[in-house]
Amino acid sequence: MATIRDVAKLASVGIGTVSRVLSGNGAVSSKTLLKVNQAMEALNFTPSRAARSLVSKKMNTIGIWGTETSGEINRRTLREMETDLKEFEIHLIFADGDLNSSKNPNASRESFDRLISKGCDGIIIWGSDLPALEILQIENEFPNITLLNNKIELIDDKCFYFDHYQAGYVCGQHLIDKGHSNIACITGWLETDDGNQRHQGFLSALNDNNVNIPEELIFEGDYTYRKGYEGALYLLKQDKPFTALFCGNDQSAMSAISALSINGFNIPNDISVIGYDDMNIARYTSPPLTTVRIPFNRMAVSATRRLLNLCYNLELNIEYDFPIQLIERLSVKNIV
Amino acid sequence: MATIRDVAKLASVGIGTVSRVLSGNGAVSSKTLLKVNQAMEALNFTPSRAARSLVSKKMNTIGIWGTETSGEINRRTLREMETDLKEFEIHLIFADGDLNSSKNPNASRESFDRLISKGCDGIIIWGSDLPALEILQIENEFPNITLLNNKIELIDDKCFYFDHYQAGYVCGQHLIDKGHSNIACITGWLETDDGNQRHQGFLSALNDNNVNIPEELIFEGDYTYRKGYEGALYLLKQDKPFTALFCGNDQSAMSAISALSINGFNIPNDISVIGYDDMNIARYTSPPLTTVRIPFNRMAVSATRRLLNLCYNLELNIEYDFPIQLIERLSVKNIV
DNA sequence: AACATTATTGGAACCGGTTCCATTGTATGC
DNA sequence: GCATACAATGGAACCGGTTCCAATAATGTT
Repeated sequence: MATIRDVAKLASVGIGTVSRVLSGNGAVSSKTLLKVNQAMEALNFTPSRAARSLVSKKMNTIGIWGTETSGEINRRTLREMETDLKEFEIHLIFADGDLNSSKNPNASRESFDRLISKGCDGIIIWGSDLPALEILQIENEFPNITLLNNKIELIDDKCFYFDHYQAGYVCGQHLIDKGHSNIACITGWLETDDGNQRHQGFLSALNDNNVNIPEELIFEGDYTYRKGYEGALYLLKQDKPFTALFCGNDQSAMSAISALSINGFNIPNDISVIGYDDMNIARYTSPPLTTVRIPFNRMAVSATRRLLNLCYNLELNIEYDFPIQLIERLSVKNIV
Repeated sequence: MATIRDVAKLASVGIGTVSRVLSGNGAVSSKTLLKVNQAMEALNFTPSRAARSLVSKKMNTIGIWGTETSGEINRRTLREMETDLKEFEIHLIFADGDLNSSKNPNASRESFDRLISKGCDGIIIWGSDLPALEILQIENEFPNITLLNNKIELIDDKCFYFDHYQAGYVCGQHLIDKGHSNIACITGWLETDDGNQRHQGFLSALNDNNVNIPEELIFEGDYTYRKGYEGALYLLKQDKPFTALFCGNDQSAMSAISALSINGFNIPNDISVIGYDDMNIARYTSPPLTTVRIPFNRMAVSATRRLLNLCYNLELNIEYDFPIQLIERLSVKNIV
């Protein structure tokens, strides 16, 4: 592998000159520029990442921490971030694993440091697994973080999130608009902020419309297929008829639909179902799923770019507003 | 960030000694060892990845090239690889993008080189997008590659793949064993090797049992939900009744089931459906999906470890045999 | 033509590890 | 007690870039 000194020798210039050509700043005469470029071409020269990192103290790598990557939505989002980072020649690595606040709460700050030194210039913290206080502490000592799907007032410019409350409200309102008043619900994962908020928003919509939802028709899920399925079975057993079901995400909506179908209920004639996320498959389920679409990708890219700005003194454009959108398909029936 | 020289000074030893402690090879007296360890602890020392890479000429990073990473199966697999690599402190990056043989066939070798120098010690080539000849050329100049889901005789020890033919055969045989003889099929993506092979295996099973499948009942899909849906509609229009349907993967099976259901067919009473992959949701569809489970994760980990052996002179255990498994659920009905 | 400015250029020093050789200390054999 | 072998140690040189300053060339000014 050719080095900068090889190039300098071949082009009969000093290494400083080659470096200037590489970086593009510093004056270089057009004659010299040509010579150097030819030499680089001839030697098939590529600068060493390691050498650059050593002096710049930048690893050109950012980490992502805290999320499940098994769900389709998150996968799609990750993919988008990866694609976006390619342009900047920044690598994305999964930084979780060591850092497990639930196992050893005191160790998390330390392990965060270790994580950084292991090779990330910055970290995207996805979700709200870490307590806000702890995140603030981290941010104080290590400012190169952004938060995805989490909101902390004091560092709002580093936070990228949706108004899940509003989205939940929209779902509830939609069911009511369609004439439903006996409504059940399989919540998302209530230990996460977003799961909680979409649930609160949903409840508020019912409340604002004087629709009552009995305790028995609220099943606490966790976004998984499994809980969606179990939740539907549970709700059926409560002996409290309902005509509509709000699910915390599409995954649980789909498995809930399966459970209901298997038990002889027709969707949407007997029970309407509304999901949340707009997965790829949502338009191909039977019936096609009414749901709420969330521009996760745009949000994730903004979180990523904000981090790049922080880490590498760039000034990429970012956005903070991510409006959600109700997607009406056929799983909710109008019964007015 | 503390350096090795800081540690050496604090421990009153030479930098060589610290280095010896770090690497663990070279004699160090127990007294010295203790001193050095204490100093490292006190300074919260972590060796610099960049400096190490510079001298070792290893980036401790491997790349993965050539696959879609948006599907659930592939993502699950990637996740598994990342987890496995964590132990060895190796990063996994997505190396595709530049390298696009279809766009610019001549450039692919060159860009492969550039890719390597950009920071991968080795590359996992996933799938069969690149012609075998080209892969052999690459392998010749740059031996640090392994192939995932692709088979090239000459470098069989670097190839990790399933017998998709056999798996397809098992699916076909299963439908026949259950008494079906009017069978339709929505193929996988026939431009890929594995899509093609599972289809051939399926056809052979029918053939070996003297079951005929008319051209009209073979719909060429591409693994997407969309084609599964369209395929089912297409098959229904052919006016050739069938009692069983084999789909190239679970995704298309699921959307095909939706399309069939929406058109009034009950699964499995009217039409049996068998999928391929065993996605997470397969057990929660309605009805739960009979499918073929493929130990993708184990295969991927072996491909990864084989690459580690190549890149870093390790001797990790690897396996080459990955038996597939028929998962019987409720979407195939016995009609004998 | 003499001098002041500014544009180019070369290369030493440095980043933080590893490698390797020279040196010192310690144990063993006779 | 002395030679020999080997364990333990220190540190210069190096990996391949970037930074920065001194040196030189080119250009403008009077």
